[in-house]
Amino acid sequence: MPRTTKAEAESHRREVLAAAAAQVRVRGAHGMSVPGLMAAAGLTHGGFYRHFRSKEDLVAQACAAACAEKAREIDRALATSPDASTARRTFIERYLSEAHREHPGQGCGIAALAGDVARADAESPLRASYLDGLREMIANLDRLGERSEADSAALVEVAVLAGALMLARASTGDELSERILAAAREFLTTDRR
Amino acid sequence: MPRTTKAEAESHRREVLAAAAAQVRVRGAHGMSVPGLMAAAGLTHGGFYRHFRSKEDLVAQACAAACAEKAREIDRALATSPDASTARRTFIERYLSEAHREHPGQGCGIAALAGDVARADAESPLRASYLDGLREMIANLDRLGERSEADSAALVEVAVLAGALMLARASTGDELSERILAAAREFLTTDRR
DNA sequence: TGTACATCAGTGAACGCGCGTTCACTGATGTAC
DNA sequence: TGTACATCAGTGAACGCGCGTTCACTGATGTAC
Repeated sequence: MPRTTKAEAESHRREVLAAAAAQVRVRGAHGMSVPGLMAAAGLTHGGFYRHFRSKEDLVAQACAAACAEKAREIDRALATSPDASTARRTFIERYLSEAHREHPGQGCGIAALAGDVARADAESPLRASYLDGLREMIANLDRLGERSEADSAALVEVAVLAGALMLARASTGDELSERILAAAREFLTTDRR
Repeated sequence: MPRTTKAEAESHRREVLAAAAAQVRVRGAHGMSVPGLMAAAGLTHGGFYRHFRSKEDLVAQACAAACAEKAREIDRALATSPDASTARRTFIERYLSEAHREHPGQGCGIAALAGDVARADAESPLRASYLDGLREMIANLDRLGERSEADSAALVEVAVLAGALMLARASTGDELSERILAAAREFLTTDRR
């Protein structure tokens, strides 16, 4: 049944993008495939290029979508907590949880894609998307910590958060994985001032 | 010229492994290719399976080789420094340098391969190699910090080191990259006790 | 030490596979009148 | 509102490509006598 409604086509585009946002975090930029993503939306691969310029283009959009999801979560945490300090603790405990480690597809794009982005071309649209996402995450950590942007504490925090999560994922199945998460949680939630 | 000397064959094996240890860090486990690595040693691809059981096997060995390289560097730093504290500072400053960021092929395997390992099968030999390397790195950080293994400080340190390096690599070309490295350096080299 | 022969490191063609991308085609949608 | 027609979302075959792996083959090396 060719030529669907404009609204249906737009919905298909969103489905493919959502599938890509999950898959790119689980399998990586090279691990997700155009035929696979189209199939996930119930379509055949040929129509892909009506929606995206190229796979590279989709990967960049998927990275942006993944980061945007996370930012919305922080907004929600801030809105539902009595104060920023509580929101911060909740965020950190969720970020460094075994659940987050086990489910990269719904998790932090910064941690999931760091390796792929490090190997991407300097001009890759993925790099630009990722950089935006990283900046947003740092800005959100400053909000949670009630700090100004000039403070470099958020830079260390993001390194601990993403670093501990990535290392915990790489060592899943060994007790070391849980020890890394616990050590990072304790470090970040213990007031050192 | 088929059937070379046993010594030549062994030297070829080492060349391929060395090329793989560099390439796996630069391009990742999927980015490096059997024909490419054999060509790097001046050979054709067909002979690969006289030296390695499979590509997966080579990747695991390459990871182990990359981690062993790094461990030797720490031993050297400890041997040439007047005390552990100086060695620690030297190690951290090198680890979080722009030079290390620019040259993953000679750099830390833990940081370079975290993303690949996180996506590797639970039974993958790469995971086992990586876990050994990670444990060794943590043990070395304990030596540099003159701490016992029961201390969890090294777990936070390794997260900061690898996390900051990975994020700096993913943001290369932007000033944020240098700010992340600088913030992590300052954090790790400022005594907080 | 010399000879006969088995071993095996390295060659290069071939395999099946999945990939990203292109393209002629279909036919309902959307639009101009 | 009704009709004629252009648009274009989606199809599925096809493309060229590089991959990991296999295999029959070559001929110098290594070894048994």
